[in-house]
Amino acid sequence: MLVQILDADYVMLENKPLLRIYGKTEKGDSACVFYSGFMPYFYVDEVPEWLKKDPQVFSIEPVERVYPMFYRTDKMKLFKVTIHDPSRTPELRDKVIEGGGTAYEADILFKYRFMADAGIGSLMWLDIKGASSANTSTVRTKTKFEVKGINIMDKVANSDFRSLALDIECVAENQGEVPTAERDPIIMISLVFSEEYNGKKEMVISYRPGSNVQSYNDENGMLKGLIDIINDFDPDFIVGYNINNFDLPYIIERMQRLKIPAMFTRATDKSAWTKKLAMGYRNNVLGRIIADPFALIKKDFSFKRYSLENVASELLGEHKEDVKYSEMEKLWKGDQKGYDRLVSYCLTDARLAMRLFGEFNLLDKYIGISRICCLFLQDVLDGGETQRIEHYLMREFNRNGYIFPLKPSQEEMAERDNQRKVGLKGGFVLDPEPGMHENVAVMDFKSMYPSLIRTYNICPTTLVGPDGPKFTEDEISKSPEGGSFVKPEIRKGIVPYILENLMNERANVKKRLKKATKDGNAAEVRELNTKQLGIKIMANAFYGHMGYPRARIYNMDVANAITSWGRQTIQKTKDIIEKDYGYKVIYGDTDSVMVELDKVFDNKKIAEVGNKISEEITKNLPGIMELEFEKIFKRFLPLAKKRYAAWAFIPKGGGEWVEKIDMKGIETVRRDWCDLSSETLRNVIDIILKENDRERAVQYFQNIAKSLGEGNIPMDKLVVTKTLTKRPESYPGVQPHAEVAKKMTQRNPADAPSVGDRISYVIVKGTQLLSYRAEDPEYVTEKGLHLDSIYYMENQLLPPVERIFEALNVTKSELMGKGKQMNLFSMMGKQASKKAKPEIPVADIIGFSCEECGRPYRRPTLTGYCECGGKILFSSAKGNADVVKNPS
DNA sequence: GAGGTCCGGGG
DNA sequence: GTGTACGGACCTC
Repeated sequence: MLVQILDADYVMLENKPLLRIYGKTEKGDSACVFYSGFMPYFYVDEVPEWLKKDPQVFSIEPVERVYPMFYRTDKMKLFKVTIHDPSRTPELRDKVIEGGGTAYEADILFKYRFMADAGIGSLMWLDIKGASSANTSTVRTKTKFEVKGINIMDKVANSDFRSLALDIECVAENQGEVPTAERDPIIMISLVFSEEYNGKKEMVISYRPGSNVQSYNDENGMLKGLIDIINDFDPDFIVGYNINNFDLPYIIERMQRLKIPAMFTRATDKSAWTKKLAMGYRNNVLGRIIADPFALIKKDFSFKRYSLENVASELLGEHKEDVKYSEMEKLWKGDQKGYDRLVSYCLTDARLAMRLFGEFNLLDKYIGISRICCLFLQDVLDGGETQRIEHYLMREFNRNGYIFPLKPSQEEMAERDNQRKVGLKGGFVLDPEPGMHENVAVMDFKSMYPSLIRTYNICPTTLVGPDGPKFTEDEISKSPEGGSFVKPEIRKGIVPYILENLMNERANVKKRLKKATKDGNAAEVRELNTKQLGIKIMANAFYGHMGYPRARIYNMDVANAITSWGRQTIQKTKDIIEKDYGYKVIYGDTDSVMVELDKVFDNKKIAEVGNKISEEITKNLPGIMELEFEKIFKRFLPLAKKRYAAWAFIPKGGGEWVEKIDMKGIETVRRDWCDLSSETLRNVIDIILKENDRERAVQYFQNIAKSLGEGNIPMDKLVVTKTLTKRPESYPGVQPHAEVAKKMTQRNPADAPSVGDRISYVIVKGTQLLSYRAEDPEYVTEKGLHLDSIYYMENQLLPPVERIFEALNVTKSELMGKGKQMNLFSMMGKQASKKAKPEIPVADIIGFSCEECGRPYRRPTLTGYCECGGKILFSSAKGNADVVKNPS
C-alpha cells in the first residue's frame, strides 16, 4: 500500500515507543502506519556511573564519530546511549551536562530521529509492506497498517488533500472589548468544505435556530458537534483567516473551559493543543495541518493592510459582509433578519478564507521546502529557516559519519553575539554615481554565495583549524578576510557537496519544467515549479546560517570567508569592466554590477554588450562562478546606497522584453501616508524615468499642490487610517486617531469606536497641535470644514518626492516655486491666525506653531521662523498662541 | 546608520 | 513534546 506522509508521533506501549505515521493513500483516504522497534538514543563523551545504572538505559555502546568543526582526520570516541522512553531524554541529557560531560544529538525529536535514520522525509510516498491492523482504536484514520517493511517511492504527485475552512463568531460581555475565551462564548461557527460533506459544501452551526443553521442546545453541544463534523469529514488542512492566533486557540481554550476534550486530531488518545508564546499562539492538531491564509499572504504578498476585507478585495475582488463589531451583539440577540445577516457574515468569512487558500496555491512554496528539508509541512509553516537548515544538515552530516552538536546554550549565544559585533562584514555596496543614468546593463552573479561555497570548498569540515594538520599553500584556499579551507582533493566539504547536489537537481527540475510547460501539462508544471522553488530557497539559506549565532555549527571564519570572497569578486569585476572595457560601473550591491554604456541606445545592442562582457569575465572567474547579463535599466536614478528607481527591461527570450519600474528601498505604500502621497510619488517617478523630463515632473507636482491648495483633491485621497489598539484615553502621547476616537465618542456615545476599530481621519485647518486637528472625514463633510493644505503639502506630499527631486538636483525651493512669480504658499493662500494673544500659563504650553501659516512645530526652529517666513509661536492645548520670546 | 519601540490580524 | 520564541515600520539618538 502506498502512503504519502504528513505527520507522525509516538506512544509508549509496554515500555517501548510505537511510532505512528499519518498520511494519505492513493485513493485519498487518511491512513496511519504503526512502526515499532525503533529506540531513542543520543551520544555522550563519557559515561557517568549513575547513567550506567539508570533503569531508562537500554544499552551503552562505544562508537566513533567525526566532529564537524575544523578539518580533522581523527575520530572522537563517544558512547551511544539507547534508552526506552524518548521523553526522558532531556533530563538525562541535562544531568550529563551538569556533571561536566558533553551530549550530542540529544535534542532531536523522536519522530525526526527515526525518519532521519530511515531516510524518510515529509510528503514522501512510502510503499508499506505489512498487515492491516483495523482493530486498533488509538487512531481514527480510515486505513491502519502495521509495518513490516518500508520502501521509499519516487512518486512526487500529491495525494488529493481535503480542506475545511472555518470561522467563529463571538461577542464580548462588555461592548467594545475584544472577546476572550475565558469569558465569552463562541456563538456560531461557519464551515466550508473542499468537497461535499453529507451533500453540502458549507454549513453554519450555532445554538440559535435559523434558516440554513444547524442548531444545537447550547455552546457545549455546538462544540461537540464541531468535533464530530471535523472527525467525520476528516480534513488534511484546517483553514481559516487568522486561525493561528484567533479561531483555533479560541476554540481549544473554550473547549478546555467547558471540559470538552478537543478530540479532533487523527489520534483518539491525543487532543489538539494550543500554547501561548511571546508573540502569538502555537497550535497543533496531530495528523492534520493548520493553514492560515493571513500568515501565508503576509509573507508572499505586499499590501498596505492584511485585513480579510482588504486582502479579499485586492486578490479576489470580493468583499466581506458589512457588519460592524459594535452591532454583532444586536444581531445575535435581535430579530431573525438581523440574525440571518450575522450568519451570512460568518459564512462569507470562511468562504473567502477557503478561496484565498485554494486559488492562490498558498502552500506550494512550503510544500517544496518541506520536501527538501524533510520536516513536516506544519513545522515548515510554524518554524524558521534555522530548523529547516539544521535538520537537513544533521541528516547529511550523519550520513557521512559526523556527529551533530546540540543547540548552543544561552551563554554560548551571548558570547557569539559579542564576537559577531566585531567581526562579521556583509556584502560590498558601491557608492552610486549621483544623477540620472541611461542605458545601463545590469549584470549579476548567479547564486553568488552558494557558488562561492562550492568554488572555494567552504565548510566547517574543511576549515583549517588552529590545532589541526598543517598544509602547504597549494593545498588550501585562503580567503581575503576569514579562514582557509582545504581543497576538494584533500576533502570535499559537506556543505559544498550538499549545494552541488541541490543546484544540479534544480537545473534538472528546470529542464523538466521547460518540457512540461511546452507539453501543457499543468499539474506537472506546478509540481516541478514547487520543487525548484523549494530547492532555491533552501540553497540560498545555507550561507546565512553559518554566520547565525544560534546555529549549531556556527563559525565566524566560515561566514567571513564567504562575504570577503564575495567582496573581492565584485571589486575585481568592477576593475576589469572599467579598465579593460572602458565602461563606468555606476553602482553595485553584493552580487550585482550596473554598467553605463555610453552612446548605446538600443536594447538589443545593450544586451549584446552585456552578454559579451559577462561571458568574457566568466571565463576568467575561478570555479563555477558565473556572471550573467540580467536586464537593462533604460534609465536609472540612484538616491543612495540600496535606494533607487529604474525603468527596467528584462529579456524574455526571442528578442522580447518585459518592461517595468524597479524600485529598491523606496516605499510607495506606507500606513501613515494617504493615497495622494503614494499616487503622486508613483506618477512623479514614472514621468522622470519614462519621459526623462524633470520640468514636467516638477510641473506635475506643482499642479497637484495647486489643486490641494484650492481644495480640489477628493477627500478620500487625503484620509489616513489607523487602528485603535487601546482605549483612546490610555494613549501616552497625543495621537491623531485617538483624538478622533475621543471626539466621536463625545458626539455620539452610542456609536463610540472600540478597541480594534479602524479610525480614519483627515487634518483640518487651525492653529492647534496636529493631533487635535485630526477629524472624522464624515464630520468634516457634514460641517463643511476646511482641510489643512499646508499640512498635506509639508507632511504628505513633499517628503516622498523630495528625495527623488533631490537626486535630480531640483531644490526644494525650486519645487515649491519660491523665487518665481508666485510661491506655492501664496498660491495656496495663507492661513489667517493673527488673533488676540492672551498670556498662556506655562503648563498649558504643549507646542509651537507658525504665526502666519499655522503650521505646528514640536520645538521652535533654530531661526525662530517658519519656512513661510512667519514667526514661531507657543501654542496651547486650547489653540491659543503667543510669540516665542527666546526661541533657543 | 544603529538601536529601541510599537503593532499586526481576529471578535 | 528529546522543540519554542516574529519581523517590518517607525522614531530617536
